[in-house]
Amino acid sequence: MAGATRPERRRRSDGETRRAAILDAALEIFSTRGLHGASVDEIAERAGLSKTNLLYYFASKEELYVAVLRRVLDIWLDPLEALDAEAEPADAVRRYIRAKLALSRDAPQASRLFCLEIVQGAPLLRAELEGPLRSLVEAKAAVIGGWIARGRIAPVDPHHLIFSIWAITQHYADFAIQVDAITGRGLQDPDFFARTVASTEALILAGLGLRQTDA
Amino acid sequence: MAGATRPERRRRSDGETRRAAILDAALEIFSTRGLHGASVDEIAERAGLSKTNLLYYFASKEELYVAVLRRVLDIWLDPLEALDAEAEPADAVRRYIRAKLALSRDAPQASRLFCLEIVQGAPLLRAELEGPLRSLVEAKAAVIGGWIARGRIAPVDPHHLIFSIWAITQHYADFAIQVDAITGRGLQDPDFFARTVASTEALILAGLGLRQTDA
DNA sequence: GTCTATATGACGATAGAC
DNA sequence: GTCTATCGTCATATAGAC
Repeated sequence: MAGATRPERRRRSDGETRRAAILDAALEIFSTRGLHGASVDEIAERAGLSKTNLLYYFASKEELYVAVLRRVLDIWLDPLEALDAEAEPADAVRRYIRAKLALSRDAPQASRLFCLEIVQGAPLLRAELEGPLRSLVEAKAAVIGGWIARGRIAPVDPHHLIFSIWAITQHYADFAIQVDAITGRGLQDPDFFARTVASTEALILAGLGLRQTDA
Repeated sequence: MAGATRPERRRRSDGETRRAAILDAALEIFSTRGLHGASVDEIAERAGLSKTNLLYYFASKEELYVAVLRRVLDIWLDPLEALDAEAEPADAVRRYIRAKLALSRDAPQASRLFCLEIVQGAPLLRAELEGPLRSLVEAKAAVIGGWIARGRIAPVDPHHLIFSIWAITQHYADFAIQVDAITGRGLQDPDFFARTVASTEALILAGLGLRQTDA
């Protein structure tokens, strides 16, 4: 009875950490190879177990893919929910831009997998997009509309404003290879990150008719 | 000798139209399924011939993919080259935005295939990005820098400006599914297209410190 | 839970007749 | 140039021992 591992409960729930490791590895592979380009073998190797063993935790490649995608979607929706109607418009927008760029820096693979899925038509996410995401965007578009009505910002199209912020901030994750090929740098570089935040804030705030304190 | 088809020259070079049809079909399939998700069978069917017959024109799937990608890259690089140093900055930028958005409307699949390739790391395009594209961007960044030096526009970071324009304009092609899920519309809709052009121009020109005549 | 087979099917590519 | 038939490969998924 000495040092034997008790099957019922080791140092921590082993299954959970196993699953988490698989999900991490899967995100990495799926985001660079796509669903069809990725092989279960490769993901398993990256996660440090065998293919058959992986398929013990996730019954199929598609099931694993969906699990990864669901996780990514949660991460993705999060920052927008924080856009606050009560805050000063400039502050709220600035915070949102920073949060999105930080996400592009810290979770580029999640951004890329999301991008791949959307570009390919998102057969799996369609429902999520038309339901929760659409509702959330409508709510936030109304917030922006309220700012306009009260004369706090210039009369912009709220939807296009949101799309523009998404497009710019995600560009630095999704097209990181291209940005690097052209500038030799990326968001990992603190100086480049700061400049990107500043440029994006300046552009968007100018678009809202809110002058910057200057650069 | 009446209506028989002369093998040497029919109504038009048949091989060329065949190849073009294959390339069109391949763009369609590759841009929605990705390289690995697409099957030669599917492309052949879409192009109206058999799999073996397709492989008579293109020796392998990869060869076909590269041919499609090369075509896409040409389309993609084109509009930026037109950015004119001598023109009025506002006019030049407006023209560029319109050209890019028109491309997103008229060749969304090309944009999507390019996006897929870049997001996945562009092993094939790396050289093109670091060579011709980088040079082109440097040249155009210098044009923008010249405008700034002469006090024609606000002092923005030329690279980030270019990236922002790319990001916004391509977003409407690459994330068309998402845009549609949220707004129920897309660039095909003339009214939506016009609004998108107006919003994007207003945003970018404001960022350059160039006031609009209003909307 | 993890392993060693192995079943199964899809797909890229080739051979060879016409 | 186009067809039919087929080969070979790879990868998902399962069976069953430990």
